[in-house]
Amino acid sequence: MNNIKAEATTLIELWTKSTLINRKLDATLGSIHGIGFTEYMVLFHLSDAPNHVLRRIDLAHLLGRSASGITKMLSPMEKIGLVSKEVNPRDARVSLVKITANGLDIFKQASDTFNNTAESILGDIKPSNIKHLLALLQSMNT
Amino acid sequence: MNNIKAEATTLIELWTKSTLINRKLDATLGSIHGIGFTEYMVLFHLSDAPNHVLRRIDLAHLLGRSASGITKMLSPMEKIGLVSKEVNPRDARVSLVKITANGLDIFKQASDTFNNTAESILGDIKPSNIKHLLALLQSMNT
DNA sequence: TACATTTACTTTACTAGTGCAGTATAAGTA
DNA sequence: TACTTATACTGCACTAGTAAAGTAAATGTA
Repeated sequence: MNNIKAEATTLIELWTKSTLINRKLDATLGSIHGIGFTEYMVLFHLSDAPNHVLRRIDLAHLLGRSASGITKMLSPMEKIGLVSKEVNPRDARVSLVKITANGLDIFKQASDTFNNTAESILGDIKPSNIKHLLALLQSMNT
Repeated sequence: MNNIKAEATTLIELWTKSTLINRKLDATLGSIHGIGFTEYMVLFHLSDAPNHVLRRIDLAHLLGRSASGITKMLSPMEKIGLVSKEVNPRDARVSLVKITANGLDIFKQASDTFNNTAESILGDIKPSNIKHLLALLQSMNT
């Protein structure tokens, strides 16, 4: 026996499942739509943002990534035309990211795949418990 | 509005929280005990295994990592004496990993830190809901 | 027994991420 | 206004992981 408490055990299970889910989603989205899960999340946040635009630093916070990670990640996404770079006339330090029409299209297609995969992962859990799970996750202090 | 369903939304929240928890645990365990969260998980599984020994491939499955990832990861852990390499007399293909007395010691100390961090993350959730959360995570099809 | 297949592991070349240093701009203050 | 400090971003050197190819041993089967 070890002295790991219930809270820590739950975090370990969260980490383990998250690792496996990440691999599955990366493989699925990658083979069908040519984007990884992190790239999908970029499109998700941009499609959700007002005017489809975000500052790079805000994107970093939403994704839990560093500023330099965002720079690196967006560069190929700009090249293949999923997102575009915009300037902020009020603040020349800021470089805005906007999802393109093509990016929005890819996002919508990938969302179907994503919904199906999510269904296959959580399909055994009834809707009321899915909602409860979401609420519990949201109430974590991270 | 996007057309992301409740299951997919829950998976997104799971991924987001998991990313943030990972960063927090990496920083905390790293600064205090000099090990990352993945290394902590290696010690966790080894300390839990019969005789404190696991095959590298089983460790890979437990961690959701590739075989080559395990090879790379264990090499520095062997150098600093957290784990040791053992042979399997019954099967010469296999290279067993054993946690050392020192590794076990570091693991126990790190577990205190881990328990505290877990408490700070999940402290607002009552014990019965922590159990429910664990059960819901375990019932995912990954 | 012979040989094809499977399994366990390592090595290599690659991708995705980090922290830190550097640059440029903005904001606060004497 | 002048100057310090904070913010947004990029480039660089590094770490952690992957997949694919290669090696060696074990297993299945004709």
